[in-house]
Amino acid sequence: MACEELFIRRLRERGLRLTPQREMILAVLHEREGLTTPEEIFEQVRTKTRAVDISTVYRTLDLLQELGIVSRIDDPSDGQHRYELLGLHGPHLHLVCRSCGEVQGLDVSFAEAFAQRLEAEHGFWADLGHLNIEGVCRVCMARLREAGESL
Amino acid sequence: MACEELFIRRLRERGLRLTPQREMILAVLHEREGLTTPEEIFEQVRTKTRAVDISTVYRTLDLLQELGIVSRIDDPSDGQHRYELLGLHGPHLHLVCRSCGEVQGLDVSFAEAFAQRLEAEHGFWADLGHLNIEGVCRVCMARLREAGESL
DNA sequence: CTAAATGCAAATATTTTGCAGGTTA
DNA sequence: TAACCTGCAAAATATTTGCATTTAG
Repeated sequence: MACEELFIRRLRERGLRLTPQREMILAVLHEREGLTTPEEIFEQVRTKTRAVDISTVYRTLDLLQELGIVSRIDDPSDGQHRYELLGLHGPHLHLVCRSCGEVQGLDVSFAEAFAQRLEAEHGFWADLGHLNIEGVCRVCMARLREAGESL
Repeated sequence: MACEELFIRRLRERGLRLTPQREMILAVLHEREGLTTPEEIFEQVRTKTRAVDISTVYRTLDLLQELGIVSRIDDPSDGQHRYELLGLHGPHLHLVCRSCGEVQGLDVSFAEAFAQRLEAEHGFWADLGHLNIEGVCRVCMARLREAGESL
């Protein structure tokens, strides 16, 4: 598990420790593979052991984020915080459908040209790995269009 | 105040009412002109009258959003919800500096080409009026670069 | 052995809700 | 006057913190 080795290395660099709790939380993030809330992670870990507290989940997620192992995405529709492992697919931006809630990942390279214009014209360096774009997905778009036409 | 007239019209269309509380909350949004948290609005209104409750602020902001008069922006760094009057400048996207917290407005037209690519290649309609881009602003970028060089 | 990490419980912050009474159109 | 709106207080949610104890290295 390359991801865990990275985790251990980063921990060691800072004199921090690998605990069973941290291991399990990371494992759950692996299993889920997608966006996961702290609460979901907590419940999942709980199915395996009683020996984890929700506060440890929050503390570990903060840590993982600091170490650049996970990324936090704030869902604008329900206001929930979700975390996602960066290791597997690298950073990517998200297309969040306001209608069905689906989140679609997209490689950052897609927005690279746009980011370059932002930097050139506004001096702003955009962190595309945290970019969340709200809108309406293909499926819902079609559905809405149909509904509109049938009026 | 064109904005208030719009508000009244939209209210009437739905059989809703203009109350002093709603008027004051809208007025505060006007004064501020920028991104404002529910708490800030509440405090501001309180300086004028005792007769407003925080729950009314939340209810009114929800309403104003539904009527398309304000837009909610979720600040990713502090997790706070901020509201902003749409009427004055029309929808725009935001560049949020992770370092200093500054928020810079930008006309949606800047991202139009990008949005078109999203739609053409991924069938996703992006709501640019709610787009929040995290990153580092020009000023902080320069500061960070200097700091990096002086190491 | 000792600094770091955890569980627990309590605190904090934010937002929502039920309801009785007041107000707008 | 009738539906709407409000204040109040309490609840629900989400997250953080202090501290005594445990544990990884």
